[in-house]
Amino acid sequence: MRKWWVAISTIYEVAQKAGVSVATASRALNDSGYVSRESRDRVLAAAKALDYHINVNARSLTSGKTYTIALVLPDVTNPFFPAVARGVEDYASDNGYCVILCNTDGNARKESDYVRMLRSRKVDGVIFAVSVASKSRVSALTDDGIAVVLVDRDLGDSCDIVKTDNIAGALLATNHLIGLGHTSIAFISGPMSLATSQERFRGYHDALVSGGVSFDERLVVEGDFRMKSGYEAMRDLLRKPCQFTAVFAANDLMAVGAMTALEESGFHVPTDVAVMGYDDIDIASVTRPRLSTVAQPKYEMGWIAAETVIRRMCNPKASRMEELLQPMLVVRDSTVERRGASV
Amino acid sequence: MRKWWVAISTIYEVAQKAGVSVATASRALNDSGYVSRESRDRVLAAAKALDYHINVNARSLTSGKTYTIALVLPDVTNPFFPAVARGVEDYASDNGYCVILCNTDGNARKESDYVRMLRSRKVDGVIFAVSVASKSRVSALTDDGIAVVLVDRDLGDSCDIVKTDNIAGALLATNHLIGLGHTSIAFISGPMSLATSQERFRGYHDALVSGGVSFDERLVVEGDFRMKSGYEAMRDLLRKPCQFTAVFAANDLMAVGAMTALEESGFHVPTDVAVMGYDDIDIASVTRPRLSTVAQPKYEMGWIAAETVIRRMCNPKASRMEELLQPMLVVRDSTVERRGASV
DNA sequence: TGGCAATGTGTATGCGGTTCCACATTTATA
DNA sequence: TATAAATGTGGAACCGCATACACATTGCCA
Repeated sequence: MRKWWVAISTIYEVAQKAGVSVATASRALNDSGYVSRESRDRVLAAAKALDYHINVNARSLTSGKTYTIALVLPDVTNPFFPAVARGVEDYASDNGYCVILCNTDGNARKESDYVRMLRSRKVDGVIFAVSVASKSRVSALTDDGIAVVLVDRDLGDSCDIVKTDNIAGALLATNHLIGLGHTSIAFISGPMSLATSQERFRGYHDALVSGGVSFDERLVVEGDFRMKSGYEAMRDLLRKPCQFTAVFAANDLMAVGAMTALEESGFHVPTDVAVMGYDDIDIASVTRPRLSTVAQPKYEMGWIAAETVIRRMCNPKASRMEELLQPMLVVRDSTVERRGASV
Repeated sequence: MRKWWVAISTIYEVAQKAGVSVATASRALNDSGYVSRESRDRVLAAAKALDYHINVNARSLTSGKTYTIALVLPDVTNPFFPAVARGVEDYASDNGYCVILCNTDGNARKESDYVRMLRSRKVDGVIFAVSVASKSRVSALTDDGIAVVLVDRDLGDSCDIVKTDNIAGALLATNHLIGLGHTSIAFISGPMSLATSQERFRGYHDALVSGGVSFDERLVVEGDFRMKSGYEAMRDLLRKPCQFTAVFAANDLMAVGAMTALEESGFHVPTDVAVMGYDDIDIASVTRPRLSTVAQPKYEMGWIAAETVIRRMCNPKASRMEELLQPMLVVRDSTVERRGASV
């Protein structure tokens, strides 16, 4: 039902004003099929005069395309995601798509609700930063012919994915620490249920053994990627009898939390203990000391994810695409050569 | 054109499987009008069996509602916005709406492009963090019967708005500094073309005069709300012959930039010069010293903006709504009592 | 000059729903 | 028991657009 208090014009009115049929108007507007120069001009003029804007919902009905993609992530408020979102949005809007934002809080229930909603909205694709293992939700989408690409968080080989090489990143970080002379390196991991976390741990572990540094299980504690958990993880570490001169946190937020805990306990970063983060979020460059970290190309991840999902729509039968981006070591002030005794 | 390789069921198929007409199926599915208990059950069962999901685009065609709102802002990557985006999304999704994200970069051209796009998509409402004076764009939307509410950035009395009291906030900040004994307080403003910036300047200015502190024009320099501009503004300030013991930056990003410049020039924050920010973004609590600032209720702004825009849709003729939230002083480590001589 | 391809245009149909309305049944009321 | 009201149901129109198809008209070539 049209809103009676406003006058939005339809293609019928445009056609009428231009003195042609809707078919011709449609062709002129879409620049498709045969239209005489004269007709086209008159339709375009009429459209402009009436301030005509197509109703894309109506178009979607016939075309089957909505030119909409969804970005489903745990929380935009997590400083890792805005850049990803921006990358997605930039590529999408450049290509005529718009993006729907969905925050799941890593909550399976919310994820399911969004999946249902996105199916009803007939979005063309979804970029999914899954937080819980949710193959069934992904396949609900793909079964409807919706293109899905995962960002950052892997989920087996079920669908396209763009991520950075977490193992390589953790290797980079750990080797940096080893290169600095550290031989007791603690690790604050993310939730071990996430492939991302497992891979970073793997990189940490492998760097240790290949660097001839012994791995001490007591030196790894699990966090949840939030600042507070980094803080608490460090308090745990400090309470243990074992010693370390460096700590590698699986993300920057936890690294900052760890730095705070260290400071509160009277330790000096980086001389007493070096700390290394992961992600290179904005915060990393303004802490004191400035945080050494490994940068993920966040914007590019989003951008490429959007590119991938759009490519997938055009070619549903293509083989699985996997884009593995390379992380980059960013050395700042929170990591220096080992000096003092272990703490 | 249906995608031939997938089987998405329609209400016709549901009706057929349930052995009723589409009209009845529709009523059963929407719980509207008269439907016998038996029919309803059979329709619901058929829907479930077929994994039926309504096509909301088709529904929009008749109902004229898309249950979609757009959030148009300069850049999600600006740490101020993710929280408001989250607020918007939370309220919206709780009420059955989904939100489209648009980044304009404060670029009039992009704004116009998005406005056109949103008109074509027939969104029900848009939440607009305008960056350039763009009354014409706003009225293009409202003329189409689209509800518009401004967040943060004002634009005269053209439409609904939710913002925080910038004058009050700047008063809070400046009075805090004055209360600490500072009598030469520099000000790094935002772009003076924005009402937001003007208001914060106004609060700064008014606090000065009412606090019996003389206002020195040379002590205010204009930035662009980015960190780098805060850095450069401070360099400017340092180069001038005038002296100051405190600086109030119109947002946290610029405050951090200013702190960096100060530090580089050998000044100690807060003892040599106190620095005060605005916004209370995440970064503010992890700088060293931790930044004193005035907090805006960002999440609430988004949440209330969504509430307001939805209310407006239901009641297009209601009188203008203006929601003025109160900012809050957050004192951390970057501001202390004046001690040394002016710099 | 005939015939065929290239152009241009309009009618009608369908996309997937909702809803008005006409038509049955029941049920309640006088 | 006659009648009115409540309850169920389906046919068909319509939302705004795209497009298949039929039907002109024109241009070109043999």
